[in-house]
Amino acid sequence: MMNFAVAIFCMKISLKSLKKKMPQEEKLYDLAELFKVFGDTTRVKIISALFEAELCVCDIAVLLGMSQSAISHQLRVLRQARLVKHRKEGKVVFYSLDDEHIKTIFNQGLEHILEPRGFEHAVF
Amino acid sequence: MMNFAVAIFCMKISLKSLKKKMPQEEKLYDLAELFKVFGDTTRVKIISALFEAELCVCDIAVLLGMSQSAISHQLRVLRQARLVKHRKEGKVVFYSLDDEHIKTIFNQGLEHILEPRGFEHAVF
DNA sequence: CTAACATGTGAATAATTGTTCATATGTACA
DNA sequence: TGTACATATGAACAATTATTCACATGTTAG
Repeated sequence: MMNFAVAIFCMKISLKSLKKKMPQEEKLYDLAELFKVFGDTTRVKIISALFEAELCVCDIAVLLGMSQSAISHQLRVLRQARLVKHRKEGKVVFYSLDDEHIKTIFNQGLEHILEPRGFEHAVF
Repeated sequence: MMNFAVAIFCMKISLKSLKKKMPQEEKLYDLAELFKVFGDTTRVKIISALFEAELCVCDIAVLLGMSQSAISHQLRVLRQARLVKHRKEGKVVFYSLDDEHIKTIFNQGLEHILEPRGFEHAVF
């Protein structure tokens, strides 16, 4: 009975210290917000296209076979998350990737999905 | 007039070759699905906790102050995306991170949000 | 100035996603 | 075998998010 109580006590302590080690709540929230931006097929396609070249809105729209409006809305999301930067040339706005983290995140993600599955994940 | 037509012709060609360079549509879809999994505060918190230690469902629930059911649902999502693996010990199920990509993705994401903002992003 | 074009954006709708509640499954132990 | 506990899951509801449509803004060329 005493051991049980002690165990509970210790668990509480260790969960508390674990919580301290974790990044602040706010940072984790921002991190989720960042990944949410990566978590949409249209935006992933845009990012993937910008890996290869700087592109204007209308080219991206043609490339993905989507409306200019839809692309523009998504580019705003990407801009706000600082995943892309833009450069205006006359009436045309060119977009490109903002920094190296994006490439790393994207490539690590690709590696993860291309990784062969272990037995514990097999469906049979 | 001719130059214009040639320019259009070239643009079509280059967009076409750009499309060829991009990963297959299906891979980009899977990639977005993967990032979607990272794109939720609860799941990010779970991942962050598992960075530090292997944990059982009830510990995670206590740690995050959420219901066992909510955590279990989210762990299933993480399992299906192969972000976590699990190990059963009696009636307790312990979860831990599955591979290194996850740590890299998580850390690159953190670096991105902690990065100081350039002028072009200033609000002013 | 006006017409034509590229892009941005608010509002509405459609689609997706997270949490809760109730309950099921499976294990341990008396 | 029955009770207690840990975890999983289906269905419903609530919340969030993407796309479309209509229109606004801003730029270039005539």
